[in-house]
Amino acid sequence: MVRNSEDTKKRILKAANGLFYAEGIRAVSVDAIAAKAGLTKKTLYYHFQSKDDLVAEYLMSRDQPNLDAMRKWFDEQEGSIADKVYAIFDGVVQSSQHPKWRGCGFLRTAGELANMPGHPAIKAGAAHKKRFETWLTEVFKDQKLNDAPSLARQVVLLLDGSFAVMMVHHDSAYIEAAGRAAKQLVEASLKNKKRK
Amino acid sequence: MVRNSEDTKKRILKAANGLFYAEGIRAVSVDAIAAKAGLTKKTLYYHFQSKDDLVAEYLMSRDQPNLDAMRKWFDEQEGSIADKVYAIFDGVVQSSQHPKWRGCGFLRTAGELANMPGHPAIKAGAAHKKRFETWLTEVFKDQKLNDAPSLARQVVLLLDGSFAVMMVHHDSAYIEAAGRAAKQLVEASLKNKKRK
DNA sequence: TTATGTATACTCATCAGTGAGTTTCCTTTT
DNA sequence: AAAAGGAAACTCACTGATGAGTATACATAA
Repeated sequence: MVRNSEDTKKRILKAANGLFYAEGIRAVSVDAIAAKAGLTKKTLYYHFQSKDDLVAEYLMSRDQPNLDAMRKWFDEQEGSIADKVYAIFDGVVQSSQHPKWRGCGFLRTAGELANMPGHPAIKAGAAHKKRFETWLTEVFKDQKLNDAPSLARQVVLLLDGSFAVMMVHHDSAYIEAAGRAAKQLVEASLKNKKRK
Repeated sequence: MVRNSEDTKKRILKAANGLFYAEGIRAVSVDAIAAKAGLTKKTLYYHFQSKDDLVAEYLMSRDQPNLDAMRKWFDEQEGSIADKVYAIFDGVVQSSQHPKWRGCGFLRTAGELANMPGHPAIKAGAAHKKRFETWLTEVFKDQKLNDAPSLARQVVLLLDGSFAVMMVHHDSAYIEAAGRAAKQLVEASLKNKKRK
């Protein structure tokens, strides 16, 4: 028995993470999370106010790691910005091969809780997506692309489009197609810049 | 009391439609649907095998109407193909203004049932999305665009990207941005064709 | 009078959340 | 330095509500 608040909370969050991502929010009971974390429901409720609270913390805990993964794929790719943007999509393709992959947890959660606007989990998802878009905008600005915000937004739409389509088709060719479209849009912007 | 099987089934489906779309699949009980349809649960189970069956029929019933709406927006728009494609996104923008709008029911359902691959509702969603992509491919082929399938796929990704992003941001500017990207890609393809 | 359609009233499982009590550990008092 | 007190971290067993699905019986139209 570990009587360590921080550690216990992390254990609960880890269990919640695994179950919520794999099964969905409403499909997972608090009992199941407590069981997976190896403690009782009452203990779970000692650390979290409610299931909704737990859901929100689950998504907040995914913000940084997800962002880091995207940035890593981008940074480690050699070549032009367009190539680096494509590398993000390629990273998603690789991830999607994993049998446990279930798409974007932020989007799936927001979709499931669409009848609860203002739910803290949806806000967490919005914040995460915004952070990604902002980062990408900065990247494009650093390259002196004059339409950086709108270009970043288009790439975001293609990326989230990949996640959406994958939920129905489970065919990574769609992610690659999105990546090529993104690359094409970035290249068009690069060409436009040089013309100035 | 209406003793008309077809009529009763339609009434149940209509009630299911309203509730599933508004609240989500697992958030809606069979009791609630029966109540909204003005009959008992047993009657509902006389007409549908199970809740899963009802979910699948709900989505199948949305296939044609959704497709028709998209085609209407496209057909009624004057101008180039690029303009007509943009009109689809504009149609979604208009729809999204409605307070009852909750995005794409196919995607939200697929996301919620991501832990049940092969669920008939997901297959219904996949079939619907495929039909739309196929239609768009034909449209582009009719215009003698040489990359019709990949162009159609890119537009699909942007459209579903709009639905996905709207779930978190509720900001129709994203749909417009997707529409502009789609238009740009179609225009690039048109230019490429003329060059041949 | 037999098929079809509908209702009442149930089963049993599971849900989110809690009441009441227990163990552990740290601090303060003696 | 030992005992006492109290807060923090935990468990067991429960509540009341609701979930999907059903057994049985009645009604109506052919």
